[in-house]
Amino acid sequence: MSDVILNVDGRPLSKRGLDTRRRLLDAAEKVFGALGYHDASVVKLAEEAGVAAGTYYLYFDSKKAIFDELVRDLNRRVRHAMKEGSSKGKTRLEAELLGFDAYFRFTSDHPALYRIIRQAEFVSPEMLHYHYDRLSAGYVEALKAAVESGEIGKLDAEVAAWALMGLGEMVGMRWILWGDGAPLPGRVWDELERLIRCVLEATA
Amino acid sequence: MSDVILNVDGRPLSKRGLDTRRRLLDAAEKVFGALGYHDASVVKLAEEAGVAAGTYYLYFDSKKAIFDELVRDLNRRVRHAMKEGSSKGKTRLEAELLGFDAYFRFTSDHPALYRIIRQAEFVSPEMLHYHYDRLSAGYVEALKAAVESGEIGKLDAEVAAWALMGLGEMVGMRWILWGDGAPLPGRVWDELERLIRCVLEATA
DNA sequence: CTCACACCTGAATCGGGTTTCAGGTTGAGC
DNA sequence: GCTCAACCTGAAACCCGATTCAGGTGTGAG
Repeated sequence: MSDVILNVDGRPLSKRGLDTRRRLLDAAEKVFGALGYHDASVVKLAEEAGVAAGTYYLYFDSKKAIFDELVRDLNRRVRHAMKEGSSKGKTRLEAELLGFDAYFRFTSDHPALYRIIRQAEFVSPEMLHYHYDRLSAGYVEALKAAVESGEIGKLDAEVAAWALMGLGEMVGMRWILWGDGAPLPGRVWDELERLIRCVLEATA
Repeated sequence: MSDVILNVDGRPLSKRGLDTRRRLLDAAEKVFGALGYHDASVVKLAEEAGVAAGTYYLYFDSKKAIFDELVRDLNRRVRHAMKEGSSKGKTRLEAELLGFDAYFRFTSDHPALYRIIRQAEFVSPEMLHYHYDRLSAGYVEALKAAVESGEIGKLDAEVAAWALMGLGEMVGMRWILWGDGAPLPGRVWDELERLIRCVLEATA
């Protein structure tokens, strides 16, 4: 989990180096999110992080490298936020709703996540896969456990997980990303609750 | 619907011109789908269409112009395929399932649609919006009609439409796009059917 | 205080892409 | 079989960005 972080030559980073690396990652979230991968030059990333272009290559050995690292970073953080949120639920349904809530909150704070994942299609297909696989894995596990404990009806956990993921992504895009910065409108949340409830109330 | 198609100078195209334009659009689907917008140079598009680079600019006034036109083209075709499919259903549920089936079939035949829409995020945000808005509009209309006629329970048609769209998109990506070319596995289709059924069986 | 190592600089190299343009080709109608 | 509008050609002008490198700067351990 907390491996030592190395620079491109394989040397461990000092506190100063770690700080610069972090600034580059934050700059990448901001610049990739605003301009997209292709219009975001390494010079712009470096500028945003307050360093010269050459410095960038002390930390990442290509433009793509920071993109990949950024996906890993955001993926870790969104999963953490969702787990944190859903863990407070007493029932599976409650947990699911809290997970969605955390997801929307994260989306609102980090709209770049969407935009970056979209671009991964061509910039870094393996990271696109990585992102969705890791996100769905948590879902599948939780759903399977709930099915086995008998808390919810029999369902295909894998399919249901991907379906819920798609549902959340689309609703998040429509009402958070394309919204005016306000939280999810009440009527949207109500319908969402109904949908999630009926997905979990399998009986067949 | 069937407006006369003009070249960049505003002159109507002859049969020969229309053919070249169509070849360029088909080339764009193939090349943008395979390489992505940024790695697909105008020269490569032209080559694939069997014309010289200069010819391209007789039909589209920039690289982005053909991208936008391609989104419109694919959007029109996928909606047509879905409408065609769902129109054969006797009930709303049947229609919905047939619509999904048509959508998956289209995705299988035109995987480029996904990849192109993904890139639209930065290449052409307005076309991203256009695509999802048009796709959801058909859904909303059909759902509203079914609610009003009392065929299905009360639900928020707009939210349900976007949710279903997200669901289909994610399942399509996971099992069609990332699949081995086979149609949707039976167990996936079964769970999908259950999900769609319960979304439509609103009672609250 | 000073040495050594980690860190930083930014101009130059190198490759590649969009778009233009001056001129050649095709074919439908007469 | 001629004519002219519609089409097509492809090399070159022009612009931009990833990556490198030769040489400076900050700082903490002794």
